[in-house]
Amino acid sequence: MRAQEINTEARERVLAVAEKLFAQKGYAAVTLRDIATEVGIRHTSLYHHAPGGKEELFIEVTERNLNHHRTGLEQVIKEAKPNIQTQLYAVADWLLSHSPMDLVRMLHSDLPAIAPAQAERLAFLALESLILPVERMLQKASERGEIEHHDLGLVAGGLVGMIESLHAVPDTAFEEGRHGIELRRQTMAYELINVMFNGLRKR
Amino acid sequence: MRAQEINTEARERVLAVAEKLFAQKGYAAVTLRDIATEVGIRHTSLYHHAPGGKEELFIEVTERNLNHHRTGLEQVIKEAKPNIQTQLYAVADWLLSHSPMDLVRMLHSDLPAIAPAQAERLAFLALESLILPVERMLQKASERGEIEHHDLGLVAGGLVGMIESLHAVPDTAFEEGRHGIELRRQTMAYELINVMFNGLRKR
DNA sequence: ATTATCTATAGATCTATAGATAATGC
DNA sequence: ATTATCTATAGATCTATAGATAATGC
Repeated sequence: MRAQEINTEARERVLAVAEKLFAQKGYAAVTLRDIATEVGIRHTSLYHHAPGGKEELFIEVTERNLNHHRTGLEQVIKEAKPNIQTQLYAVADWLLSHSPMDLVRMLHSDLPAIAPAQAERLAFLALESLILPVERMLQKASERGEIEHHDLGLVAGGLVGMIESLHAVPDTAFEEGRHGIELRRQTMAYELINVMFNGLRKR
Repeated sequence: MRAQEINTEARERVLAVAEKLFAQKGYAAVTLRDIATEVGIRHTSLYHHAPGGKEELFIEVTERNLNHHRTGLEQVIKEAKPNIQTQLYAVADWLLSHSPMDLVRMLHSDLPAIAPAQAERLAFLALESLILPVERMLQKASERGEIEHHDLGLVAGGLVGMIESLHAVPDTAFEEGRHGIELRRQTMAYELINVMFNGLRKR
């Protein structure tokens, strides 16, 4: 078995840190030293776990991260009441409890820096993992007669983009510490979902 | 007069390229060489126009970019019919005709890499330039009785985030070339604004 | 004299490789 | 023997400085 295919605890620690840092800061802003320092090892030791170096490490953990989001979103949607508003709340909870998935940065900055074939694959996986689960959820809600007819892929993308943008809300806006921030973002997400659901227009 | 305070054509070309690249890719992903190559000079010549180096250059052009968005948004809002939907279309047109303003990337990746005092200033300027103009527009629409009462700062942030996320729509989704892409994004933005305005809910 | 470029160069940082060391498991 | 780390080191790239060169304007 080659090193690439092994999955040990030590390797898992490396991948977890790399996944978090690349998601938070992007490909160019994270150095192998950053990752190694947070893991608590020398940066040269990373090559034992990821012989392909930085690019391969980025691809592996980004793929992992996207798949994690896909299964996670599908799970929380399935477990929520079959009611579109409740399900949207569940999606918001999931997205806000993880590092922001910045699709704009990924497409304009991260992916152009790696091999084109891999970039294309990750771009496709990103849509499939973040947008499609929400789109299918909306599709079923539409079949249940809960929502109007629209381009649901577009609406799903807009909802996800809107919720993810809450990660940009500065921490200084609240004084309750980390837990309080997440709660506040959740409240904001719920309100935005309500506006999206009921409409901004006065009737 | 110091070099920093001069504003010549040659300097303007440097700033314009730096502004575009930093906005597109972020602080870490753009090297001084990238900027110089696109301008058509050697990278060492950049220090003539920006003696403070990369960090100062980033701060100057990001500030410029944000101010440009503030005045631009205020302008297109003012020139649009005093009708919230028309004004939102104008905001979408403006945002989609410029490089994406990725607030999540800016706050999580770009700003932590520069001096804290400057980072704080740019974070504040970003909200003031991208969100506040839209919030004030919504406020007036609320006074005209066009929209329901909500946290309008939140709604403004949600709308801007939703529209900006359209920059992540992959070019391969359309076959009409660059012009067609922008048209298509505009159509998508208008539809999302309509959904936001009328509500997703079936009545 | 001012402005805008260049070449030459220094020093720091980054990715990557080779090979040694130590601990664990058969 | 396998796994996980380390040290030493190479080479590339990046930011930055010093000083030369050339063109323009007074």
